[in-house]
Amino acid sequence: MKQYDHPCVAELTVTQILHALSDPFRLSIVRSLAALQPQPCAPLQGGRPKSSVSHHFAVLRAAGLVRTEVVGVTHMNSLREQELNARFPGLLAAILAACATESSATEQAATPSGEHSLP
Amino acid sequence: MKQYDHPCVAELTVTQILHALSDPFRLSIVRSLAALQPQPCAPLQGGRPKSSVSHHFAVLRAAGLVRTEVVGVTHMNSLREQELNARFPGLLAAILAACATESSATEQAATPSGEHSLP
DNA sequence: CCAATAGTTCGATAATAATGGAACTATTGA
DNA sequence: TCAATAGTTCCATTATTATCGAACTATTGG
Repeated sequence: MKQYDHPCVAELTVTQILHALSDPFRLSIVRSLAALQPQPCAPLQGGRPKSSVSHHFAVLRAAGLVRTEVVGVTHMNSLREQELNARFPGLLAAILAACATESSATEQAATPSGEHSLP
Repeated sequence: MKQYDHPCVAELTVTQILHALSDPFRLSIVRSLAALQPQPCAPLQGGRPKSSVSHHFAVLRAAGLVRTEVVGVTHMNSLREQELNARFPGLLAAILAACATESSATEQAATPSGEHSLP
């Protein structure tokens, strides 16, 4: 039963976290996890090859954002919200809120009238 | 009198902002500006060649974080705090707070007993 | 035990970004 | 007008990241 290394909270750095979240795909993973937790990797692939997805998850783990637990044949991912919040209060929340702001603005631009945009 | 292009707030993206701040040098520039505003580039160079500094300022401007005004022979930089906050409330503040947390933790590690660490 | 599933690791290639020297621009003070 | 100052722009080089196929690992169900 292989498990993963997760850095402890004291080791996390702001730049590493910001870098991890500065990639649109990784940010979308984190957003999905914030909405539904835990989740395996598969539903978050978005058409990418598995090796690429695996790489991005590794970056997120190294930054301390995501914890991956091996559960049977799937790897369950969750955000390290409490820990992150203990170390950098409000940081993750502010970033997620900013994403929400941004995407609702885009929706408005793309949906001028009464359409609704949930896919 | 040459001036700079600054993207308008509506154009700013979260990933661009996070990427801009994921570089330690750029983050230190932003931190300095948050403490003292406006400032020319020169005092923030930190021993780097001017072309490099100029590049990093361009990234910060493109991300919408910094505004540069030409004032005589110097270029005065300031944070676009209000605008940024209007677009992504609390984002910049949370990131700056996280930096403060991080650096105070490092100070504690480096200063075990009663020393004080202001240089 | 075998096949299927879910993901990782490796290795090569391509894309992005950082670095720094040299030449250039704009502004001011002498 | 000339020299000095403060940055920028251009360019080449290097370093970091991302991408993706192929081979590999661990776990489970049959």
